[in-house]
Amino acid sequence: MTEYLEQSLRRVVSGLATSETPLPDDLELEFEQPKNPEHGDLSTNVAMKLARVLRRAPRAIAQDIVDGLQALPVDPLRIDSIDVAGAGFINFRFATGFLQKGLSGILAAGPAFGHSESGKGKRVLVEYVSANPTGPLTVGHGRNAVLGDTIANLFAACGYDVTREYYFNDAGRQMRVLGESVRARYLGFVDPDGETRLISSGETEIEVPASFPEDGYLGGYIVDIAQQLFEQHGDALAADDSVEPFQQAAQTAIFAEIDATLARLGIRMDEHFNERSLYESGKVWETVDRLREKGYVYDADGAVWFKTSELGKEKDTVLVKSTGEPTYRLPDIAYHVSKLERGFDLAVDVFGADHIATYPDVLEGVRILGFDPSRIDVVIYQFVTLVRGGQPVKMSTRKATYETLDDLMDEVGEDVTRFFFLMRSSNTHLEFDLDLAKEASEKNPVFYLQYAHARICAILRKAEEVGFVFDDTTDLSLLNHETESALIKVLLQLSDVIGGAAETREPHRVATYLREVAVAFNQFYQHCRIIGEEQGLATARMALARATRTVLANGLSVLGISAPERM
RNA sequence: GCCCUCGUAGCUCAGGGGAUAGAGCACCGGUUUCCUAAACCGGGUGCCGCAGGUUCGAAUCCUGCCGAGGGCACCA
Repeated sequence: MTEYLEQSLRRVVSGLATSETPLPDDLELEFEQPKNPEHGDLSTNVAMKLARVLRRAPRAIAQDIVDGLQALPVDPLRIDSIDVAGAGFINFRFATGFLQKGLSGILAAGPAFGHSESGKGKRVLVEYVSANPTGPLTVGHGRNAVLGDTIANLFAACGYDVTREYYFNDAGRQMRVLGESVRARYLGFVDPDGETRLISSGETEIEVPASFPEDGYLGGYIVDIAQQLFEQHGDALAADDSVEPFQQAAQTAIFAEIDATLARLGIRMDEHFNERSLYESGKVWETVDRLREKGYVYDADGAVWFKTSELGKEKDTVLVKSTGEPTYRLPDIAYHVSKLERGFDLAVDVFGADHIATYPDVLEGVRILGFDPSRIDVVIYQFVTLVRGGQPVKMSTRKATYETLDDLMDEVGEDVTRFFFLMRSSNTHLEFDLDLAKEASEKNPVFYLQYAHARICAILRKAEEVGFVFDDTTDLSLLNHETESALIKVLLQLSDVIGGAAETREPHRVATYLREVAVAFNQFYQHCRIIGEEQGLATARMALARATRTVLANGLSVLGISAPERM
């Protein structure tokens, strides 16, 4: 609709230009949905924008435009009325025929309704989760995972070829400490009377074997892994000093657990990219050499430095430590170059706010190496606070108070978990109210959406029971109740909402929109009966209910939330 | 000190140049012989953090200040 109006409007507006008052070349014709329904279905502010250029009163310009549009004329099957209002707005009201056509379009498209081809032929890589396998996923990882997964869904709905990638590093210090922690625990099983010591963990102290690393991992899962190794191998692993088998076992076990946690959320990654491969392929050192060729790298104090001070930062940044070991920035640059070299048109990263400082360096590196940094986009999300009884829940990584994503899902369920992570803009701090989340009632926004869907399914079941006949000759023009046309108008916005959410990487727009759909449906449901009305009207309303179910189901599907048929 | 994000109703948050600033929760009241009442309807005196600026028009953009969170390592 907006495309059609834009064409007509552009023709009329270009006729307003005179030699003394030419129109700006970059004049954008904007349409918006007025907040107040009395102002019509679409509105444009061109007349006000042109007032300065044309040196005329906005309302007079608006009137000329309206006259021009009506002289064209504008398709009466799509547009019912065009008015000048307020300071110079031009308001359009849709013809009912347009709404009926849109409604049949929803039913015809079915599960594909709301999807588009706008990203067809483009490949996008969405990198998310990317937690190193050192322990179970936390609530913070949960927001990352759900956000990234839904952004990937949004791209897929827009026709992009999407790859979901998990980046990890099993070669660093973290993983070595993990292996050492497991080994120490294992030795504790081999020699239960061996020496121990106490490590303080928050307010408590935990007893660990003497060989346990100072900054080792204290979680109970480490003990489980060690115990399993002991049961399988006895003391056979104790002879060797190598931590390798312990690290391997831990990594395998933890990855299995992470995959299981993600699977509960309906998340399946396409690729796992190991940072180590960037070393094995020589990409890391190649990146240093290429940056050096470009003149952005120098040696000092035994380390290799990146001249970030020439790129708007206060200080230069170390790429390779004097020990010869790279800092994480270097493989990060190599990794992002690899994303673009693999042929992705767009690479989206999902990062917690604590990583906010790292990516400008990566973008600069990528740019210097000759790639367009606008092909990399970073979504930053702020931290999550769990709230119970009005009090924040302490989430210590060391103390096992309330930290894992699995615990959260056990308490509130998978659908609620996903929805709560998605219902707020990612760049605001998220307050996760456990009391509200657990409440299986009207207060819980997830249930409100799911209930609307289930309710429609109930109507359709009932219709079948009473032997309702769906005939093909549905006369949608019978849908002229206020709540009916309001509902249709909302339903027709799904494509725009999904497209906009994909473009801005803002899944919460879909969540906000689905509530509007459910509200509009409930209002319709309240005023209009379906079963029991005369056949023609009942069939038309049934069509409207089915279209609503389609929109709710498709929207929830993008969010990765189930659309139950009964509740 | 510097950088990023945020500051909107009692609480949690939408809205991010446009017409009278919205929703949920909480609180008060009402609606069911009828397809799911997990619903619907009614009830709001908000310096849109503060002060300037840009604009025909600012909650929205710019600058400064105040407040909250996060980041500023040869840690990841």
